[in-house]
Formats: sequence, C-alpha cells, structure tokens
Amino acid sequence: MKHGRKATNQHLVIYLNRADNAHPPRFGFVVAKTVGSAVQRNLVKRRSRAAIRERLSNFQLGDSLVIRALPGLADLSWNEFTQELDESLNKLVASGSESR
RNA sequence: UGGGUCGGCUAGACGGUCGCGGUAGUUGUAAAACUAACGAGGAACGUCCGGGCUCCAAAGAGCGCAGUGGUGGGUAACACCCACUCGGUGUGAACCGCAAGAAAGUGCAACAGAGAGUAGACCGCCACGCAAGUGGUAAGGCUGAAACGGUGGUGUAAGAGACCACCAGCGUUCUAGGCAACUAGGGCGGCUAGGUAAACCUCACUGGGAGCAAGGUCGAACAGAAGGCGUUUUAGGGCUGCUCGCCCAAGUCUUCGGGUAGACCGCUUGACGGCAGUGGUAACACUGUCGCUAGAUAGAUGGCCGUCACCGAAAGGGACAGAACCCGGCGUAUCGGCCGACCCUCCAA
RNA sequence: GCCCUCGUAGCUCAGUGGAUAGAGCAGUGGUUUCCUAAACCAUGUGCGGAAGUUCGAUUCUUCUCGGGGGCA
Repeated sequence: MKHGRKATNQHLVIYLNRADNAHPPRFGFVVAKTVGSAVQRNLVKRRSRAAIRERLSNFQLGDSLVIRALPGLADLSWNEFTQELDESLNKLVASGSESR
C-alpha cells in the first residue's frame, strides 16, 4: 500500500490503492490488540466484513483497500460505525477522481 | 416477617432475509453450484497442577534437585474430590486450616530488658557487717511477640516442686472403642523439656526430558565460506546438574552468508454425553440402552426486520467473555433469573 | 497454542527476615552572582495488588494484575 491514499477518522484509518490490474477488489482488515479483547476484535472484523459487502458495488477491478481499526471502535454502535466508514470512503473516492 | 448458610441449574426465546465454516448428498472434466442437518463457554480465560498422545534406542541405577505432607477412601492421575479426626471462627446452619517431626543435629530472635536458651541476678527480700561489701534466694517488680508450670498450703533467716493436695502439660505403659488418624479411662515416671521447619534439615511417598510450532509424508527453493575437534588409540551426540551403565557413531560443532515458510496426516468417538437400574454414607464405580455433539489455519457466528418474555415511570438497557491436540481439576471474571435443603429471628398456636 | 523472565523514587539501578529502605541523575527551596550556568546546603517522592507464615515481610509461600522475550 505504499502508493495508496489514506483517510483518517477518529476510529478508522483507511488506505485505498487503485491499480489497472484485472484482479477483483481486495480488502484487508487490521485489528490490533489495542482495540480490545478477543471478543471485541472479532466483532470489529465481522462488522467490517458486513459493511464492505453492502458497499461492494462502489469498488472497481484492481482496487485494494485496507482498514485499520483504532482503539474505541468496538464501543461504537453499528450506525455510528457505518457513518464513519462512509465519510472516509467518500473522502477517498472524491480525492481520487479529482487527481485523475 | 426479616436476615443468612450450603448445593444445583440457567446465561433470553421464536421467525424472516442477506452472508460465513467444515461435513454429507446431487450435478459437473474441473472450477464451482444447489440441497440438508450442524457450527464457541461456564468459565472456551489464567496456564497453577495432573494425565492421555508424540518424539528422544529402551525409559536403567545412584547422588543431587523439585514436589506432596492428619487418617481412610475415590480416580488414568493429581496439589483435586468425598467421608472422618484434630485445632480455630460463628448464637446457629455452616465455614477455615502447606494439619508430619523442634528430647537427631545446625542456625535465627532487631529494639527493649537483669536475663532470649547447657538460664540469669538490675531493683527487691534475708543473714553477717559500723560501713564498703560478702553470702543466700528467685516469692514480687520491670521489658518484650515470647521470661522456664498455675492455685492453695507445709516449710524457711528469707525463699524455692524442697515437700504436699488439686489442676494443666510431658514421657511411657495398659484397657476399651475405631480399618486408621484419634477418642475415653487407669497405672508408673520425672518434676516442666519454650518459639521458629512458607530457616537449613529429618522422615514417608512421588517425579527421566521435551512438547501438536510434538511428530510424520509429499513438494518447492538455494551458494557457499572460515574455523575447532575427530576418522577405530573414540571426536561428537542421545543426556538434561554430576557419576556409572547403555546406545548411535564417521563425521560433527561454532560463526557468517543464502534459501523456503506450501499441501496432507496428526484432527476429533472420547478416562464422551443423556436416561434407567444396582452397589456405596459420599466422592464414585458397574451394567443396560439411546445418541454423535465445532474443527478453523490470519482463523468460520455478523448486518437488517418482526413478535413475545426480563429490568425501567419513560428514553432505553441486557454481564463476564471467543475453541486452535484432547481430557480431569484448581484459581480468577460475571448484569441477572430459577429450584432445593437448612439455620437464626419475629408473630400465631 | 506452548515456554521463559521482570515489576523498588519522575528515570537508571542497589539491597535483602529487624526498627526510620539506599546511590546517581532529575524536581523544589535557599546561599553565591549584576544575571545565568557551575558549586554548596536543605528537602519531597517509592517496594505492582491481595491473602497467608512469622513477634516482625521489600525479602518466604500462594493467588492475581501488568510488562518484556523466545519457538517450526
């Protein structure tokens, strides 16, 4: 992800790299131990997967996305989580289309 | 009525929809698709003990080291569990206890105090002496966590287990009960033998080492260099603190550098769970019958909607916590809910 | 998953059954100086937590909390 762009939020850091490859979109989740216990980390990963699945149509071939979770994310509700995620994604997509 | 003790169970339920994991079946050359039933816990946690399993040739001996520590039983085993004994706490139901040995030996006890361990003599008491002091004594005072039996009497110059009575404690022995720990009672002895073993130690019993990243099969990739010790007179290794014994052995060890990090087996049917019966006070065991109940490999349980229960006046809320080879325990965390047995107290009879 | 280690002052470390736990640096106040630094004097701050053994625990034992490291 050295060539990607980054968007930071209060509880999220998102990296996006758009390449011209033909591979399907790839997603990675980084949940460190600082986020919480094993139960809380699992919850964050599952919610991230569910949220990305709902937004699959927003991505193109060749995209690579990494979501890094920060401490405090596990205490959010589902609605707060998706709101932060959408904000960050919109920022990334908007800046990407401008530069091209 | 109020308060409490112990034991057990549970950890929201049902449905719709979009998804995930392995398994079975069908289709398909294959990739994959479809269908079906399953899919985290009471602690999955901490990793504090004990085992199974695997490898170390087999798992040998002695010393050392470590662990356990009332008795009997349960168990594959245990530091766990059950029953009992002893000691302590509580009005009680009950609870707590690393609960062997201090006359085998060594050590330790600061400060205070006269004295802290084969006792001792500061004040005191008594005798002698004009006095200084000398001798006797340990009842009383003081210090301390702890001071060498207690009470009463006899006795004495004053006193003292010096002697006596009772009591407490010790050793030894006998009787009765109990598998035993131990309990009850009697005789004899000597008159007191202190504390600490989670200090060294002694006694009894137990323990070989490593761990599923164990271990095995297949496949992929790469590049060697320097040095040490050896090649039948035994280097090095298994082996871990030492010694012995045994085995492997022609290579092996150290440092630097380079490469790989994929697949499969191990892997889930087990000291397994439910029910019934029998034995046992119980822990538990045996017999019969029924059942199959996660198996991932960056790690599968989430999102949305509805109904009904719980808490709350409502808004709203719902604990602790996520399997990674598997079991048996222990310890710790936990919003709550339910059931049973028992104790104290209040009222009534 | 398994194994091994370490917690003492703000920091780096000593210590070890005995009263009031030390050393260096840092901090605060003062002396000196026209002012600052240096120097000198004074001073505050602690044994990760809870039980137990002991007359007495930082030390011994058990449980627990937190940190660090290793493995094919």
